Amino acid sequence: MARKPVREERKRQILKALDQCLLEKSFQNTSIKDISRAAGVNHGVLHYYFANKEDILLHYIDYAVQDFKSQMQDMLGSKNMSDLSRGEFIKEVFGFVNHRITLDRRLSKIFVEIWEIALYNEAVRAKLRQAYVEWIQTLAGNISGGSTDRDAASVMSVAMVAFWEGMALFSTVFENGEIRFEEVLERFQQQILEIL
Amino acid sequence: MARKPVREERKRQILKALDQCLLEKSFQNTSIKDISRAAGVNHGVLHYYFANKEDILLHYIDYAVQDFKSQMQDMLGSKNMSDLSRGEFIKEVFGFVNHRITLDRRLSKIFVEIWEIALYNEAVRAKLRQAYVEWIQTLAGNISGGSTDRDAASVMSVAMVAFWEGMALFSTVFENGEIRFEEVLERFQQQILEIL
Amino acid sequence: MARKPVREERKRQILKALDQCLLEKSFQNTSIKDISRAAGVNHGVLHYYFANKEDILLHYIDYAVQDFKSQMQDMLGSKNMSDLSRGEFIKEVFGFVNHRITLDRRLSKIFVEIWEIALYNEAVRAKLRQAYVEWIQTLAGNISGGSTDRDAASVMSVAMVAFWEGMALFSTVFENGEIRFEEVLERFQQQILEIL
Amino acid sequence: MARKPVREERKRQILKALDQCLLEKSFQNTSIKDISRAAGVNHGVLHYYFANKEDILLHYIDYAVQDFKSQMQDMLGSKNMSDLSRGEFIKEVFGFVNHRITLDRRLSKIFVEIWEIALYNEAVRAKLRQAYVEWIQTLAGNISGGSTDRDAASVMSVAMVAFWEGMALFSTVFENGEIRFEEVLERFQQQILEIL
DNA sequence: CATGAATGAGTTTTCATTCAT
DNA sequence: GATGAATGAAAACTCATTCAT
Repeated sequence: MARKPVREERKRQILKALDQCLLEKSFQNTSIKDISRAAGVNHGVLHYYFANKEDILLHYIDYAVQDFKSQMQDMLGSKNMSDLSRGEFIKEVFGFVNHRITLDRRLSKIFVEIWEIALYNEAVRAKLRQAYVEWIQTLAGNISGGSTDRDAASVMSVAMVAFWEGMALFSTVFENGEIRFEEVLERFQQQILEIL
Repeated sequence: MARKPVREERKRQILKALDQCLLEKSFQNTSIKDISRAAGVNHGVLHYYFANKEDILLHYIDYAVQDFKSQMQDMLGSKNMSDLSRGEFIKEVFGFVNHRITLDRRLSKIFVEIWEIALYNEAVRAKLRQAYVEWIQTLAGNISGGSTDRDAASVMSVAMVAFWEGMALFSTVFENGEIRFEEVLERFQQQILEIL
Repeated sequence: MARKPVREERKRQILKALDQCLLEKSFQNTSIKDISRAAGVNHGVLHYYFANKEDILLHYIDYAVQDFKSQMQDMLGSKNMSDLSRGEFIKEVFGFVNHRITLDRRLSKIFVEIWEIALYNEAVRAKLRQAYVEWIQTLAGNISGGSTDRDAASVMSVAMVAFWEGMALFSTVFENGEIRFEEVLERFQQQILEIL
Repeated sequence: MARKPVREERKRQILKALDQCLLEKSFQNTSIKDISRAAGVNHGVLHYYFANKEDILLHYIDYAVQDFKSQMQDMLGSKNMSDLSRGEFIKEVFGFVNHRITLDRRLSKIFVEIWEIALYNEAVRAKLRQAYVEWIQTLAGNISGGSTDRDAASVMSVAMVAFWEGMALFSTVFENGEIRFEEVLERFQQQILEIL
């Protein structure tokens, strides 16, 4: 069960290189050679490990989504979390999403890029759909409880994720001075807390 | 003596053709020849009327934004609006945005496309920023009044537009069955109305 | 015999415009629209007065050569010239050629441009050949006399023109500091005078 | 293990192909496809080995200048040269330049082409300047000695090269019958020898 | 496995020229 | 005569992909 570390390692190296590249250019404008240069490998290698450019993208999305999920798991699973009251727990979640996700311009950029590709690419769209469904359900599971029934929690979660995505969108275009991100996020958070 | 509009007419024709094309392919993947084919003109014409491909895009964004604004103006300016109570007025605005904007997949698609281009193109980013600032301010102007002070209205407007954008994003990826768009929008609307 | 002044005037205006353009770009890189812009006329006009782009060039060469000849005639025909001794006369010619022709970077540039076109264009080559034959013969006629027989004068003239052309070539590439143009021309001049 | 030269070999092959092409068309009129056709390679190859068309030209100039220099070195370095008296040495140099350089129409053509490009291209101009400075200095070094001081030799060299270039220019336009090249070169040579 | 040479389809852009008004 | 809209051929360049070594 030696899990061919070389193979997986190389792939990861390439996906990380693409991640780097996306900070500068769109996926379309990023050439295979750009990625290989960033990865420090010969461009032929990319064709050896991946079927074609789209295949790289598809694996990259898995990688990015997985990264996102891990971060989320780490946060949700952190020891002290279990000791919190529901209100405090939700505050923690908000705090994390607000600052580590929504306002992380780098992450937002990459997700907008993926959203756009999904517009015209069914395979990408499927992956994105799956990721958001999971994210919304996880959230619903975490906020429901007590008075909040499952159905309301679900609707709520969709709204929350939509709002966060919208704010993430804004973060890629506006400077901090133009939109008072913190305030808006704060206000929204309070509102949600009151509802729950 | 009325032969002046040729130029403007042709430009419009080309921008409309691009609009068509964007339903099928990303701007990048839409070639000048694709656009010219859709417009039913020789490809040289596109270079006659526009400096280059980016210039077409920039004009297209103006066109799309203008179209959006016009729709909004029409709605806000409609006679019966002035007779409505504030609550009813806001309901009208919501209804319009929800169904004519947020859930208009075609429109959402185009805006996601523009958002993505803005990620790596300062000129496009500037146009987008400007459009959203105006849209947010218009909204703030319309919802403030009575107990709601200007500042709160501004924060509120940002949140609303962010939410709508997020929902628009979802509309490009999810089918109606997967996300209960109507319900979420409805719920959000009620919440806003309570706050105001 | 009203010599259609409009027609000739327009043509001249266009040729002057080309002259202007050649300071910035090669003939090849100068588009018909560039010329028309410089001439302040619609580009269609150029096709009305000239058969095609090459035709403009051919007429331009005549114009440039004619201009050169006129300058030369003016100089040679100037009153006081006839009163000079042969040595002084030749000095005058040298002075004129040195400063008004050879070291006139603008003129040199245009002639190098024409020389190059002549390389691959028989019609242009013919015009250039004709112009230089005339220029050499005129020179030979002016320096022969006394001890110098016609044959030697002819050989001499070729050498002189070749030298001047070479220096003109240099003037388009070197700055004054790099090559002591004045000194070289002076030295050559003395040598010629001694021979004659 | 000796497979390195592929790259250099290909580049040389391409530069030779350009050399061929320049006999028929100007550099501007020579398309990348023309060159690749002449080289017997796919046009993509040219973009693989050179950054762009100008890059090909710049390398071509180096190649042409180097070729010229090698010929000169070979001639100057030929064994028997060292045994010659200064007068005979200079005669040899003249003979070589006259027939192998100045009257080599192919070479002249190419240099006129380069001169013209230099008119509007600073990078090319720089290369040309450098080549001529070296050529003039080499010449000055070779003709100075004895009574001729360095300064006079320098001025002389400029004059000689200018003359040769002028004659080369003529060789591209005139047929042998029209200009008695041999005689003119001969006459000039004698004159120079007398001066030195 | 790795390398880099090679391919060729496809893209944007330029521009002389034509022609209807 | 003058205008500017339109055409279409041709150019430089990019790049994913293939493949021999």
